[in-house]
Amino acid sequence: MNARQRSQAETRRRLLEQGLKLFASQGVAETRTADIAEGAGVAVGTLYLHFKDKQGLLRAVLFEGVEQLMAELHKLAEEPLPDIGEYVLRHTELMVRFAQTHRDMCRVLFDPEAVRCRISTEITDMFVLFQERRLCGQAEAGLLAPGIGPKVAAHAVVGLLTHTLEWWIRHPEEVDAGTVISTLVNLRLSGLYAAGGGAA
Amino acid sequence: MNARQRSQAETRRRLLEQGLKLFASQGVAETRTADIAEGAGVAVGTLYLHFKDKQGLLRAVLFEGVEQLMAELHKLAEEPLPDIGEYVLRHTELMVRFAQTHRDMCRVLFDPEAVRCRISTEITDMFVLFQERRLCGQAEAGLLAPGIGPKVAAHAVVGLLTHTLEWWIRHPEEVDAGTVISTLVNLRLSGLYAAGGGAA
Amino acid sequence: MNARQRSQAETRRRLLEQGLKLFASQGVAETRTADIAEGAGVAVGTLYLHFKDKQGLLRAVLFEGVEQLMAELHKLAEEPLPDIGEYVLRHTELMVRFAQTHRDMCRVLFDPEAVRCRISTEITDMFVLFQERRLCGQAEAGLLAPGIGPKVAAHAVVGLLTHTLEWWIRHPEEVDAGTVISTLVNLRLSGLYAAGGGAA
Amino acid sequence: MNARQRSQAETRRRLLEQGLKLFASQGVAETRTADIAEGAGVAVGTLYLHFKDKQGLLRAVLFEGVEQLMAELHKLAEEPLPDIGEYVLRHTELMVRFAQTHRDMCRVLFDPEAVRCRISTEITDMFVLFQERRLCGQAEAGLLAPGIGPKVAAHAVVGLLTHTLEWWIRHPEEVDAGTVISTLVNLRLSGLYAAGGGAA
DNA sequence: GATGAATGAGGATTCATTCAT
DNA sequence: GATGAATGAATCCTCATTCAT
Repeated sequence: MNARQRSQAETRRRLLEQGLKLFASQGVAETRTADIAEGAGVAVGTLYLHFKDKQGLLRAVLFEGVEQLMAELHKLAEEPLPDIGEYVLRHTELMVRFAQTHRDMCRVLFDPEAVRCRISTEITDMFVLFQERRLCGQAEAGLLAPGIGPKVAAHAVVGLLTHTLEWWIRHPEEVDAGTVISTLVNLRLSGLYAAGGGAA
Repeated sequence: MNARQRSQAETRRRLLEQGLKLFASQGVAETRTADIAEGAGVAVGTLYLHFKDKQGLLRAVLFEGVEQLMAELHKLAEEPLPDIGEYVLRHTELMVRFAQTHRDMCRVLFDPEAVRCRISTEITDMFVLFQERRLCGQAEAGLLAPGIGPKVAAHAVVGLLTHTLEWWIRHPEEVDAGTVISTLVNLRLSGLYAAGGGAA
Repeated sequence: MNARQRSQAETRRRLLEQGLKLFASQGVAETRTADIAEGAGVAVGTLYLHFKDKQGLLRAVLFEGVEQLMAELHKLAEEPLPDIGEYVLRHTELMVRFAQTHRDMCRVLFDPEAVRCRISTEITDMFVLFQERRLCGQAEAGLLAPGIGPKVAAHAVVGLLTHTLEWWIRHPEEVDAGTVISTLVNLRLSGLYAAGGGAA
Repeated sequence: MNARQRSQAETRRRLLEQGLKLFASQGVAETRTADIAEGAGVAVGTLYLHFKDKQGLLRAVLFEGVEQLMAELHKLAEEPLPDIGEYVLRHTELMVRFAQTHRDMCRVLFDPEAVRCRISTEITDMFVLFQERRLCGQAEAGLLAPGIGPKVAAHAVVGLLTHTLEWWIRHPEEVDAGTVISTLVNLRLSGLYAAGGGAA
């Protein structure tokens, strides 16, 4: 029993692993379920024993991958921090480091197929919801600048992070992680411009 | 001759119009070329006299639609403005108003199929390039805050705009245009937080 | 135009012809759409231009084949005949001759696949309805024997005809057409037994 | 040992029971072997310890069900009866009552899948053979009406019974058992029409 | 005996594009 | 110029059956 279960879990793991690898390297639509199964050393049918269908595998690859990131985000949110600046820094670092160490995952997350079947959206919506909650809290505490709507801001923050990271993982040679982080942190904290906001 | 040319231009216009309408309402992948042709009152073959292929039609729909926006952006860029704040405000307004009045176009721009065949990317890259040029100029003029990399910032700005607008055109009831604009402008100019950047 | 339409009709005819031939010889489920198309000298896609799907072709093969029989049945029904015996004779002959000259059609009609997708039932139901109408008329005219329910009788008559013919077209050597006809006619008119009904 | 055998027989019984239930309610082709096993409270593999394959289970369900009917038919055949009419009445009643009390069994008997793998045919052929023997005997005794071929008649009788019952078990509300019986009996004994056979 | 994870062949269908009329 | 019938490659998924445990 236990041996059987262990072997089953191992099979599942290998399918997820191959799925991630092939989805990232060839694109989701271009990856055949048969190739994933072959790469995992099992028959096609086995894939369908572990996942409802190709999309089910894609979901599992992404959700189980992002799970860890979400856990860290929640941990960070509960940590007592001296100020907002510190939090924004840590949050941005977390996202950038994750993208850096999970490049395949990010490629798959932004794959047109993941977009098409709304999985990308579901995941970015998780980030948005997360931001929105925090920003609403800050709004109530009077910490947000006047003119900032928390809902819009949540989308804007997620957009600036994801769009930048999507570009950066495809062109990592263009700029180093430090610049990415400092630019995003500064933008979030004090905008792009010198002299405290919208200089002449 | 002239009449023939006029009728031809009219046919092309009807194909673009139907393409936009159907692409936006059903999605690009779900729209059959035959349906577009039928909606435009011509045979399928005729569509291929005006456009290389389905993707060609999609490109035309998007590029010709965005052309006007790009023209306005360039005009704005050349206008003498009192300060950066004024520019950012006008720029953001331009984008938001465009999304508001061209909802179908935006839907198509963010359609998975447009993503898949890199047309979305091409267009957002135009926005990025545009931002990048301006930000590099500002960087040289010492106007950017320390820690801001112009390249990264360009992507971040485009990401925050597009991601927010993509959400907003699908959920226009959630927040009004004024809030969208003021949030995005403030974020770009001075970040999200009160008290001049990254308060306690 | 006209030539185009003629060629299209010809294509459709060849598909129906091949469909009937292959369905009858190999069975419906065992026949590949690709084989039908090939046999008709066209590409697979062309089959789907003329018929919704494989089942659509099967329906067309059967319904268009049975159409002629139904027409003859209706003609017979409107003909003035001296007595019921004459009608039953002519009706039975019609069915038996049809089975004899359209053996392929009958094979397909009783194919498990035609059963599965209810096409067989639809067609036998046409026969049943036809019988039912006639028998109800005869019932009102007091022509039916006491104890005969027209609805039940309609099903019984169709059952005895179809089941017998289904067997006979598969084993034509077992008995000649004359015996089939005389047996079925006598059964319908006066039952199986000598001496006017249920002798000792 | 005895206990083990009993438990094994019990398992087999539960598999047959579930098979009948699911085959009848969802159709044979739509029923998964895994569901039957689950319903019987055993693993899939166990099903294959009791039956060669799915078709083997289907055969067992049908043959074991029809066994009792066949036994009763044989008993009836050996009973001394005053006349043919009495026999036809008793025979028809037997069939109708069986259909009435074994509706599930009949549904499965006429299931396309049972048709496809010739099990239906095998069983109706048993009925036909049974009829044929009796009718041949009656033919030799000069009891059949002139023009009646015993072989054809056997098929006709089975056809009229099965087709009528197949319809009736699906539409039991349309007509009561008495009408079904009297119609079938009268048809077999003296045809459908009043005035002793083929009136004007 | 019982289990249940693994197997893997097999085929209908779509739809952008073409080119003879 | 316009037409629209014909093309045909390409792939996901099912599920009865097995056999190592």
